[in-house]
Amino acid sequence: MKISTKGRYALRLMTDLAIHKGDGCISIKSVATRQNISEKYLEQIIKLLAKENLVESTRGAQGGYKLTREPAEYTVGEILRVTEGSLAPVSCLATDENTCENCMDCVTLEIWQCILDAVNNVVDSITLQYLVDKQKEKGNCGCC
Amino acid sequence: MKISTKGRYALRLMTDLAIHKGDGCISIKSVATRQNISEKYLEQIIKLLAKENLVESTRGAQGGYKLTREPAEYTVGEILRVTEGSLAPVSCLATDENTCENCMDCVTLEIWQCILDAVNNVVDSITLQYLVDKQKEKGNCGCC
DNA sequence: TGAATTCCTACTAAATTTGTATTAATATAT
DNA sequence: ATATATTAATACAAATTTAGTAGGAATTCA
Repeated sequence: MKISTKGRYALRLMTDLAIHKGDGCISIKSVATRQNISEKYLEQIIKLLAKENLVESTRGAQGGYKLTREPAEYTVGEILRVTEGSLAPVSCLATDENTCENCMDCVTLEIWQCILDAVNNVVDSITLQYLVDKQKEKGNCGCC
Repeated sequence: MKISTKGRYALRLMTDLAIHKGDGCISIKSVATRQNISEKYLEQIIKLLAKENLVESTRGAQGGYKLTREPAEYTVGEILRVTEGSLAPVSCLATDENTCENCMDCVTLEIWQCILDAVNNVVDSITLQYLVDKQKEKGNCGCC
């Protein structure tokens, strides 16, 4: 039941972009340096976010990335889902074509559905802006 | 954020033991056959449950396992935690010595804590007896 | 043109998951 | 006693996922 580095790094990445959003385009290299995360790995992660239009990119010198919306308009949930995939505890529930047919009558499926709902409920109620605000007063240990 | 086969099999295993609890000792072999799960793998899983006294074992011919309590006295949560380990989404929160010191001031830690609380809240509110009741009317697809 | 940057593809090392295999120990039934 | 059924313990291994690395092509700016 773990969130992988992909999702955790994505949160730090997005928070970093939000904090520096006045500075024009922000290069992955600068984020990697500030956050002490592998540049090449961050490239792969931000590609996922760019594909879903959570960030926009500008190529070439002085290029980089920036948010496409205000920090208050992102939820932690959507950032995690884009990078981690569905937060469902079983793959049956992971697709959008709700519920695999075999499982429709499955006892445990309802447990997994309740877990998924509970998790989504938590992460969808927290905005990126909240992370920014907390980040400014607290910081991030980098380990979680 | 997946529950592995270990936890899912453990739930089916415990439900199977509960359903057959009138029949004395139940061998892993018979559970493996009914549930169509590898016998040797189930052995490893039930060892975890035995170590924590969720089941008791009898060796030798006619031996096997049985529940140490009534099905209503187990929660899905404890079965999952014994087999999966902590349901925490990050390892910082997985140990009992609450919260690694580095993370005490960490922004994201509170998100992970909220997820953990939400998940535990769901799984601790469902008993094994509930699974047994539902199983009898519905069944289990085996895929989740 | 040269430097900085994203974009794309492929590769790889480590960890975890999901089992198998083997053998020993123990208990029961005949 | 012996054969059989079972758990117990340990080691091994294949498959999958995670967490990166590496290299270069395409693009843009100065």
